[in-house]
Amino acid sequence: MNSIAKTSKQFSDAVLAWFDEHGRHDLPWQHNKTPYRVWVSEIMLQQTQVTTVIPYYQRFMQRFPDVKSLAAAEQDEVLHLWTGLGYYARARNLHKCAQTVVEKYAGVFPSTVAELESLSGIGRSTAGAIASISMGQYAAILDGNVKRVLTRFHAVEGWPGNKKVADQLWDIAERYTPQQRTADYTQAMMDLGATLCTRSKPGCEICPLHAQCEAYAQNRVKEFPNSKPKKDKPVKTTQMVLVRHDDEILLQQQPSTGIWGGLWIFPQLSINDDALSLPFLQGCDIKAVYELEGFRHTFSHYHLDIKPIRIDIERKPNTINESDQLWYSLQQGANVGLAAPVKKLLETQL
DNA sequence: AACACGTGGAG
DNA sequence: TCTCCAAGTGT
Repeated sequence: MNSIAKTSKQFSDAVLAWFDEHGRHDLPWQHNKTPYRVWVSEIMLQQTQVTTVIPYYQRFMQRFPDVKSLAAAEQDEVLHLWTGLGYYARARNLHKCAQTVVEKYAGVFPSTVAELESLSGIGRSTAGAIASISMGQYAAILDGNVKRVLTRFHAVEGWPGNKKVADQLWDIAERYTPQQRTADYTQAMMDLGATLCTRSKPGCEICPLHAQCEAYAQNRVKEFPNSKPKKDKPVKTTQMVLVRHDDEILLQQQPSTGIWGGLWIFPQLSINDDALSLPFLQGCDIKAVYELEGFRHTFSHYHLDIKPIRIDIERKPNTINESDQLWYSLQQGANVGLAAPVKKLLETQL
């Protein structure tokens, strides 16, 4: 780390002064900053942009205004409200965490970072955000915004996903976090990273830190943070079978772990199987079969080439009544989580 | 430590 | 189209 850095007070004062003038103060979760509301926002915002989160947050808060209502909900309904947001383990952990808070903490979020961090889905940075923003405690965060600001300010080399780099950044983050106005400082760093110290087109000229920013001095701002080592994504294929009976489509629930855990998707076949060999279609009168247009769905770690096929049947097979299967009414919908490509096919192909 | 885990927007 | 990646956590 370079040694030209201001004292930590000078750093935080500059950030806070900028925040008072230019920070965001009207995001939905910036009003009525209770631990519950801040917690939900922080979970939704993990790896997800503000503009994406806002409508989800509004719907979620309307349906679940407090931790007790969330704890009492069916997981299907929680996942329903999460449909399209991705990283569904966040929703499952959120639900589990709510139940823990109700059962173990009488519905009141614990007030130490250590206790917060012990809850499902709350890691070090989210714990710090909840403790500082909603409780006014001294606690540091290290989210993507802070990583971007700090790697640039100190020209920190190495990918921040690397533990050694992250540890170094945590040290810096804790050093710069002030004892006073910690809540504002936390929000200020996120605002600075989100609106000024952005990945592309950073506003260095009007940044309150540029005079001491090492990356700026070296004209290397765009190099930081160093990018993740590149890796080729494998391509997987699947055939999704849209079994239609009148207004209803057959869905199956995914196992609780793994991709789309707990969500409902169409029955799948490996690409070369004979669709008509589906066991639950034995004895059904097949009215029509349509090959639908294939498309690629890309995850963070692999591509999935989806070949949808639609099979209309005369009457429902009576073999289908397992708890992990349901007939989805196109008219009425259902209070369950749907994987994005499933939702897309339901809306466009049926 | 490295990988699993989603999705949609930007360039 | 394709790549990169946006308020991370769990294993």
